[in-house]
Amino acid sequence: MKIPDRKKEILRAIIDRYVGSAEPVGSKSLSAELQLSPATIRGEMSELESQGLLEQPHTSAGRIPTARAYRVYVDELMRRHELSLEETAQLNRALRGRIEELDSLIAYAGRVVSQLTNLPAYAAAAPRAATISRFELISVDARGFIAVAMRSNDEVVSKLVRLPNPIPDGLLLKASAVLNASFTNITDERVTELLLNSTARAIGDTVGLTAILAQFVIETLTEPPTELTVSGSARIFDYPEYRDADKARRLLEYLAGDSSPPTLPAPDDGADVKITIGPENLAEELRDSGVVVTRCAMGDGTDLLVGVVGPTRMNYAGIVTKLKYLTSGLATINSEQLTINNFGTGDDST
Amino acid sequence: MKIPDRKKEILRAIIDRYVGSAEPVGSKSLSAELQLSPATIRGEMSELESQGLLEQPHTSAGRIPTARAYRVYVDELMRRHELSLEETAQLNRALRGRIEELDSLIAYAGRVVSQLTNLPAYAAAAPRAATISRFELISVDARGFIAVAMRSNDEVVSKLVRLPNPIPDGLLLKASAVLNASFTNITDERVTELLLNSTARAIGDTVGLTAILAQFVIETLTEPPTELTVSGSARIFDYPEYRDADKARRLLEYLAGDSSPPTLPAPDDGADVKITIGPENLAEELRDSGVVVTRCAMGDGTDLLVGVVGPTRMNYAGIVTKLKYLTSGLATINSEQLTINNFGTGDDST
DNA sequence: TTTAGCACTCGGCACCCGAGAGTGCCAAAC
DNA sequence: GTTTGGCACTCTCGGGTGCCGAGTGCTAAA
Repeated sequence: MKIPDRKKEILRAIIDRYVGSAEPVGSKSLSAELQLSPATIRGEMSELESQGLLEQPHTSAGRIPTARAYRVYVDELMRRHELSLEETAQLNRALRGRIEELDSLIAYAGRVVSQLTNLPAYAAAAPRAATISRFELISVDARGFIAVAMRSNDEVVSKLVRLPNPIPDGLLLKASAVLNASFTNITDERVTELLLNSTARAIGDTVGLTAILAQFVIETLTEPPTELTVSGSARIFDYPEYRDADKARRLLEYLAGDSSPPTLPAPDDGADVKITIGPENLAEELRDSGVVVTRCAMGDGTDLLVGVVGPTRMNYAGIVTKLKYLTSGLATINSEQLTINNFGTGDDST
Repeated sequence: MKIPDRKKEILRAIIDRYVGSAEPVGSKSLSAELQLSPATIRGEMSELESQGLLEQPHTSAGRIPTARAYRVYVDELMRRHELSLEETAQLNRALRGRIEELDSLIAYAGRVVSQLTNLPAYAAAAPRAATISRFELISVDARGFIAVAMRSNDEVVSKLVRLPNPIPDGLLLKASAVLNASFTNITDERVTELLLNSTARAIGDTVGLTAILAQFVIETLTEPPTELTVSGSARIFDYPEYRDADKARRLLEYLAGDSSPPTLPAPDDGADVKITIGPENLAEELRDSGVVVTRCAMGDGTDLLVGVVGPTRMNYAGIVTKLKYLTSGLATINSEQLTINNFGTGDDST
């Protein structure tokens, strides 16, 4: 669809105004800004309406943009948004805040973004494929030992194991040798029944050690379902479109994920920002909301996803800018941290 | 305050009814149930009102109970609530669900309780005082090692550490010996500057190992701030008192803890259920809500807190019964699990 | 002491009406 | 041909009015 320049200007003006006010915008209020008489603008508006880009809540109200209009806006009309000095300062302050480990970084990024955009935000670590690079079994007492595994991404996982029967002398040592020989640097698909059986034989297992170690290996290799944190969901109350308790409820329930974890959009590999508007969203509950989400590579091979959810009329330009600034800052800080002080990045104690 | 029996009956009837309907109850609607004429009931009501137990939203509306009335109700009038067959079945089903580790158990308990009571629920592990019973330092490469500590409650904490400079031969061995000698079985208050200095000397630290190990010890001893999970907060929309978007917002924001973590009531040691009603709540945000919370001893010395938040007119009797049933069930299951299969209780990998 | 009756009060709801904002269309102006 | 001013029309929103019903307080009778 080719849209003449003047129509574009008008559409952009309507969207910019509606994003701020959430109220239908009429022709008269635009005439000053666009240097056109209301009548002219009305004419263009009614054409935009027949193209499905504007709609009227009722006769004799102004026009509001449709979801399609936002799509056009995001793809073609959006002006690059400049961060104000204050906003940059706020972002820098947030970035300088201590970031200690991945878990809390996820939640932290979500909180910062939510606060910055005044919208509900979600953050998650994208799944990562790790292998185990090192095993260690530490004897604790006759029946107990600590299993420690170091992941290829430098995370450490450990677990206390107690068996019903005493562990024969030397078994732990042998098991640890076999684990390091057979189970390091492989992905989880390669941990097969066959491998497990041969391991059991190699160890000479008489106390049921193999089954437990196998579980440990598999748990360690298969990342726990990507944890998702949602921050600031109460901020939707700032937007009149969620004044209706039912609408607010539906979105909040969805984000809280009490029944089923919410499936939120994520940028395709490569794309750095993904915007889905209204009906473009897969989830029924997001069909009248907009989502902006970005992906940010962390040093250790993990990707961080951060996004916001809000009314379709949200300030896409501003949000995109803020998200980009934040993720680029995070990436920088993260790489610095990796270089200068590695202590803490492998932490898994919380 | 001594209340005659008939007044008690009337108060109870009013509360029971109001809990269900959330609408002011009038004298006429009670006359059948209480075998008294409306006029009589009116007389009693007006006395209850002057005692501060009832109030009228406006002249010519029925009466509603005050927060004080709920206090009286909970302390003296509440009848033991019987769980329906269906409810017991639901609870048993929930309890039989797999409970794998403490972290997820906390969230799980919250979800179950929220679903069962149809109210927002919160769950947390009560702080525990642990000491470290065992240290192990595992060399990884020239500059890196894994620090492993086992807590007195059988949890294992581990961390990968990388130093800027290579670690001299034998230093790890020595450090581990000193740690085991000086830092096991002591509480965090006893980790003093003095102790740290003498440790540094004992190890002969030339690569800044001591500072990092000290940090590790302190982190391990001082439990991370008790994690709090809130489930089903969107359920407050089921209650007309939170229809007002502002009220809902205030409570939701508080529970989400985006600004500051919510301080929620917890039973005193010993008491198994604590109920705080309206103004009894310390938090400003809960002043027009009620909270019922219970404490449940887990096998490993930890306590689990589970509670619900709702309108002051909530069904205290039913909720108390459900909470008690659930916690007793949890305690049982937990102890079984500890006896039969210890694998996983020491997990700290998530 | 309880009950029936009665007058009174007040919130909620339906209804109406006028003001205001915005549109669509048409004819005149550029 | 495009733009503009004018005008009639439509529709929402807010305030005002009047009725209805629920519930009370009081009083006098049982």
